[in-house]
Amino acid sequence: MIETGARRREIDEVASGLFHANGYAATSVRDIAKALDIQAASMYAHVSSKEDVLFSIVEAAATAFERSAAAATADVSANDPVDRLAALVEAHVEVITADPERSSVFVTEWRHLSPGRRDAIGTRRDAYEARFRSTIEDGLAIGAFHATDAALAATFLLTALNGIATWYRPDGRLSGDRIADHYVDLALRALSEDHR
Amino acid sequence: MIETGARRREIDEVASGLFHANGYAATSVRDIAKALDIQAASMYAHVSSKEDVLFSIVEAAATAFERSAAAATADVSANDPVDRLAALVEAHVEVITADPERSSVFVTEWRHLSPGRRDAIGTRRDAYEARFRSTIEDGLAIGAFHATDAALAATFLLTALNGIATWYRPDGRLSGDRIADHYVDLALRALSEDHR
DNA sequence: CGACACTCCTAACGATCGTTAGGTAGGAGG
DNA sequence: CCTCCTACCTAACGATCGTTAGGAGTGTCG
Repeated sequence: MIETGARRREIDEVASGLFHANGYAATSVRDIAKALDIQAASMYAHVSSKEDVLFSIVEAAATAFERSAAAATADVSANDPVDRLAALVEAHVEVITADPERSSVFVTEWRHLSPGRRDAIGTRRDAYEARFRSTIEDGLAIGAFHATDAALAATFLLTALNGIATWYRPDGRLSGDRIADHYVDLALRALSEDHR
Repeated sequence: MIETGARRREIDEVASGLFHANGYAATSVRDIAKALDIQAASMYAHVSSKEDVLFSIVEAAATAFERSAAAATADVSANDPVDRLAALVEAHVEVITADPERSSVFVTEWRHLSPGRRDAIGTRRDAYEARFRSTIEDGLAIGAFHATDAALAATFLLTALNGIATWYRPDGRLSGDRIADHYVDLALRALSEDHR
């Protein structure tokens, strides 16, 4: 019985901001309620536990990353590993800059999920990371990428990308698009054999 | 009156492991005490608050990063920006892999410090990041690095490097040295004009 | 009009939090 | 032997935690 009403979405939105700013464990149900101008007990008309709120946020973020990556690589022009990696990087940056708070909660707070839910998200994270890794492996196979450890290179890239969620500010010096451009360039240069 | 006895150091060590595994806010003083086989109240014979323990860990980590970077760039051969960046990356990876728990607490939990201490650490972090940024700027000035946004490139690199603290395991597939080698390579390729 | 769903309230529950007070056992140094 | 110090103990403090129980107001739909 998952509630999807407007108030329920407001809870996720407000909680994302607080979890992002202070962390899940340091944010109380009363903090979230206060931001919504209601009593803590009233939260339980919409959610069944604090962890449910975290899961809902993390779930939505995971889905956003998956959908964005799938859409970016569905493009027929993304058959070339170099183009595909560029598309993956760009898609990842776009998801983060579109909702940095939700994204940073996804990246940093998922360990506070219950074991079952944590495992489920972990599996999806592994599959997502595998998109990057196998793209790098494909590039290595055709000689487009410089010989390296594909798994390590994927981790290098993804941690750099996820870091954006921790420092990005919508009113900052660089727009999401500019960051995406720069990060695509850095990623391709780090890996390509002749990307100049 | 900062205590520096053996027991005090044990507290930092045990607390680093717990803060790394569960986060500062989700770790209780009783958790730390239990890992030391003493009562929670007995902790206060050695520390004056839970936050003191966090600060002590973060402080030590900050000093380790600063010292390692200073030693790496003191080398006369590090006058070339490319060599200097390589030395900075290698030094950073070494500090992390030498004590990943302390490093990850430094990277992820410092926001739970009191405002004054947080600011002090923030200033030191900024200075440390400036080492990377100015090295990149120096490389740009002599044409050794591909034209890019130096501040953004430094952030890209540092977040990728700090990510190591979150996934590195001493008994993992790759040794700290191997990781350092790969990351130096990825960093120089990402930035250099002709690093092949 | 009546039923129902939605949203929020007050009050309170037991658990756990960081921390303090006050005391004791054991070893070191005079 | 006596004193001091270190390291630990039991007991408890007030605060805050996530959560439940039970009720009330409001709007919608038949």
